[in-house]
Amino acid sequence: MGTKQRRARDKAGLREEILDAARTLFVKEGYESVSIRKIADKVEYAPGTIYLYFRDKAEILDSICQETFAKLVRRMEAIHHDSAAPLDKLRRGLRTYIQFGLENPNHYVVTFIQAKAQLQDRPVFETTGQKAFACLRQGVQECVDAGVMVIDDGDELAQTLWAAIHGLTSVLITCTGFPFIEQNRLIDRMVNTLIEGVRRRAKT
Amino acid sequence: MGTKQRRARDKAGLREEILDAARTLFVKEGYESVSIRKIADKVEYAPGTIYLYFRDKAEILDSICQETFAKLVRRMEAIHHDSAAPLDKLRRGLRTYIQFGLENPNHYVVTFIQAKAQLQDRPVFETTGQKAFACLRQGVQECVDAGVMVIDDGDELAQTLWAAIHGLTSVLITCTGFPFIEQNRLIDRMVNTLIEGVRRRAKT
Amino acid sequence: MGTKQRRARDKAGLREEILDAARTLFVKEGYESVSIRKIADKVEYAPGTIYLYFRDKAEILDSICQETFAKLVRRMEAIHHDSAAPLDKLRRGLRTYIQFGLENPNHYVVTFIQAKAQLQDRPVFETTGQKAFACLRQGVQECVDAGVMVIDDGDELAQTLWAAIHGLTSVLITCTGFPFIEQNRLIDRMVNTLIEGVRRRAKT
Amino acid sequence: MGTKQRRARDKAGLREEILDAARTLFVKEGYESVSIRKIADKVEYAPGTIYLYFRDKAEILDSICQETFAKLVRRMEAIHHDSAAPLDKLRRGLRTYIQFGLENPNHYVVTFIQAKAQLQDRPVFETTGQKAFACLRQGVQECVDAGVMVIDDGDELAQTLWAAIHGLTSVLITCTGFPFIEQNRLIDRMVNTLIEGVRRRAKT
DNA sequence: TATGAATGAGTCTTCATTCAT
DNA sequence: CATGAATGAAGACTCATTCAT
Repeated sequence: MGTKQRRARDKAGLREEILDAARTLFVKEGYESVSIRKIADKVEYAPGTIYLYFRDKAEILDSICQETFAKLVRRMEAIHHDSAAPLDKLRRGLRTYIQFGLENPNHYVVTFIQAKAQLQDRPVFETTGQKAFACLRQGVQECVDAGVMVIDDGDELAQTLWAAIHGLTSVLITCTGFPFIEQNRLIDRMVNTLIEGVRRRAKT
Repeated sequence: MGTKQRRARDKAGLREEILDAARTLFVKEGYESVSIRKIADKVEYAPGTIYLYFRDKAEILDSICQETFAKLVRRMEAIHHDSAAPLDKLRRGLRTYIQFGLENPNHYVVTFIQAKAQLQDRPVFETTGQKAFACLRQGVQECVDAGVMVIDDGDELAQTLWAAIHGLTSVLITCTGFPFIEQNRLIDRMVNTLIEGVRRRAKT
Repeated sequence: MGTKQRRARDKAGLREEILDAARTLFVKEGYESVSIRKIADKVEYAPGTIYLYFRDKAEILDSICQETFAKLVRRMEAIHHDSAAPLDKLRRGLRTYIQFGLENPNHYVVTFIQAKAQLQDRPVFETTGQKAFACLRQGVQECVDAGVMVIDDGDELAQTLWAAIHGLTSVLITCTGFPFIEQNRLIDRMVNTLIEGVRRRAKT
Repeated sequence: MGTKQRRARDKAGLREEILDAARTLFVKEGYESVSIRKIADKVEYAPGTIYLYFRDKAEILDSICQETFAKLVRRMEAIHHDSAAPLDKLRRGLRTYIQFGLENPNHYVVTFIQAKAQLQDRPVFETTGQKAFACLRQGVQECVDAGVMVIDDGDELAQTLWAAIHGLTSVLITCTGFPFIEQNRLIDRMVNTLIEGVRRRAKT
C-alpha cells in the first residue's frame, strides 16, 4: 500500500520474480494449491498485478515449463558438440540430466511431475519438450551407430535410460524424508548400472 | 436422488465405495480439483455423509495410500516365499512392482506421485511406505548374500533399482501422449538392463 | 453468523425471498450492477447459499421473467372468457396490461426492459413471452372479425397497440422524475386515444 | 500499440472518438459490461488517457445523453419553424421522433433506456431532457390553440403521444427477435392511430 | 497530452466443513 | 446412519481509478 520504495530489483524483472515465486510455491504446495493471491503475496504485489504479466495461472505454469526445457536442452546440447567416445558422451549426458534436475529442482518438479497433470497436451510438451528428449535419443543413436550397444533399437534404449534417470531425479528431489545413501554415490551407481546394462559386452 | 433403493452392497461397503470413487477422481482430475461434493455425487450420498467415514479430505487420500502400500507389500512378499535363485527372484520382484503400478494406475499415481505434495510428512509414508521398500531391499540383500552382485551395499543397489523402476512405472502411466515402444518390450529392457548392470560378471 | 433464529418466513420460501430481493435490486440498480453478494446481503444469507437455489445469476433473471409472463398471461386470459363486446374487451385488455405493469413494476421493468438486453434469445421469451402477446393479438382479432376495426390486419393493429401501452407503462414506471399528470387520467387518455384511433368510424 | 502514427484527426477529436466508441459499446454490451479499458482499447489509447477527457465512467454516459438530447431537439425544432397546419406539423413531429430513434439507435437506447438505471436523478434529464419533450409539447399546444384537439389539456395529450411513440421506438430498436410487420407500415399505423385518436372529430 | 504500472475493491463461483434434524 | 441447508473463506479474475513519469 502507499508507494513504499519497493525492492531494488523492481522495474526490470517483476515477470521473473513472479516466475520464481510461482515455481517455488508450486513445488512446496502443488500447482492446484497455489493461488494467484499466494503468488502475489510472495512478490508483495496486488493480485491484479500478476495479470499484467500473465494471462492466467496456466500461462505461468506454461512459462516455467518453457524455461525448463530451454535450460535443459542448452545443457544437453553442450555435450553433443564434443568428440569423446559415444559411450562416454552418453554417460555424461545421463549425469548431466540428473544434475540439471538437482540444480533446478523446482523447475524439474513443476515441469516433469506436476505439469503432466495440467498441460499434458499443451504445445510446450509437444515441441520444446520433445526436443529435450531428442538430445538423449541422439546420444544413444551415436552409440548404436558405433556398434557398442547391446541392441540396435535406439528408441528402446533411450526410453529405458530416460525412464530410469527420471525416476532417480524425481525421488531424489521429492522423497525428502527417505533415507537415501550419499547422493553422488547413488547417482554414480545409477549411471554405471545403466551403462553396464546397456553396452555390448565382449564375447558375451 | 431422494433415497432410491440404493445399491445392494450398502451398509457394508460405503467406506470402500468412497475410496474407489475418490481414487478414480483424484487421478482423473487431481487431488485438489476433486471436491467432497464430487465424491459424494459419485457415490450418490450427501456430502455430509462422507464425514461419517473420514475426518477430512486428507484422510481419504491417506487411506488410499495405506491401501496401496498394503496391496503392494502383499504382492512383493509373495515372491519372497519362493525358493528360486535370488537373482531370479529379484528380477521377478522388479517386474512385479512395475506390473503392480500398471494394474493399479490410480493407486500408483495417487500414492506415489500426487500424495507427495499433500502428505509429504504424513506417517503413512514413514511406516507402511517404508515396509514396501523393505521388500525390495530384502530381495536385493539375498542376492548380495549369495555373492552375485557387483557390490555389497544393499541400500545402494536397492535404491538404484527402485528409482529406476519407479521412473518407468511413472512415465508409462502418466505420459500418455509419449510415443513409447511396445510396453512389454520396454519393461523387459528395463529389467534386463538393471539386472545386467547390477550383477557380478564372470572373471572379476 | 451463528445461528440466529432467522426470520419466521424461513424454511418455506427462501427461493421466493431471493427472487423478491433480486427483482427489487435489479430495478433499483440495473441487472448488471446487482451482484450475488448484494442479493445475499439483502436476504441475510451467505453468498454461497444463493447457489443452492439458482445455478447462476442469469437463472434468477430467467425465473423472474417466467414468473412475470405467467402472471400477466393469467390476467389477460381472464378477460378473454367474457362475453362483452369485442371492442370493450380490447379496451379492458389494454387497461389490464398497463395496470399489471403498475402493480408489478419490478416484474415489469426486469422482464420487459432489462431482460431484453440479457436474455433476448432465451427460450423464455420465445415461449411464455410470445404467449402473453398472443392474448392481446387475439383480442384484436375478435374486433377485426366483428368488423369494427379501421383495417383488417390484426398484426398491424396489435403491434401498434402493444407498442403504445408498453411505452406508457414503461415511462410511468421508470421516469419517476417526470411531471406526469394524474396517472389514471393519463391511462384513460391513452386507452381512449388508441381505441378511437383504431376503430372504424361511421360513414367516413 | 506503442505510438503508431495514430489517426489523423488526433488532437481535435479524441473526446468525440471516445464518445463514439463508448456509445457503440454501451449498446452492444450494456453500460455495466463496458469497461474503461475496452473503450480505451477501441480508440487505441491507454486507459488513463480517458480520464483526461472525462472525470469518470458516468460522465461519459452523461455526455452521450446530452449529445442525444441536443441532436433530438435540433431535429424537432426544425419542424417548428414551418407554417404548415398544426396537426400536420404534429404528425411530422411524431414521425420525426421515431425516425430519430431509428437513425440513432445507439444514442436512443443509451439515453432513453439504459441511462435510466444509472443516471436517474442526474441533472441532464431534468434540464436538456425536458427541453426535448418541450418541443413536442409545443407542437401539441399549437393544435390545441387551433381548436383541433379532442381535449384542451396539452400536457395530457403530449404525454400520451410521447409515451406511445417512445414505446414504438423502443421496441423497434430492442426487440430484434420479434416478428414485426414491415417497419414503415407500422410507423404509419402508429402515427395515424394517434392523430386520429387525438384530433377533434366533426360534429362530436 | 499521454502512458504504463499498480492497486484495492469487487465480480461470480466453488469448497470443505458443520449441524440440526 | 444420513441428509439438506447453510456458511465463511477462498478461488480466479476484472475493473475503475490513480499517479509518477
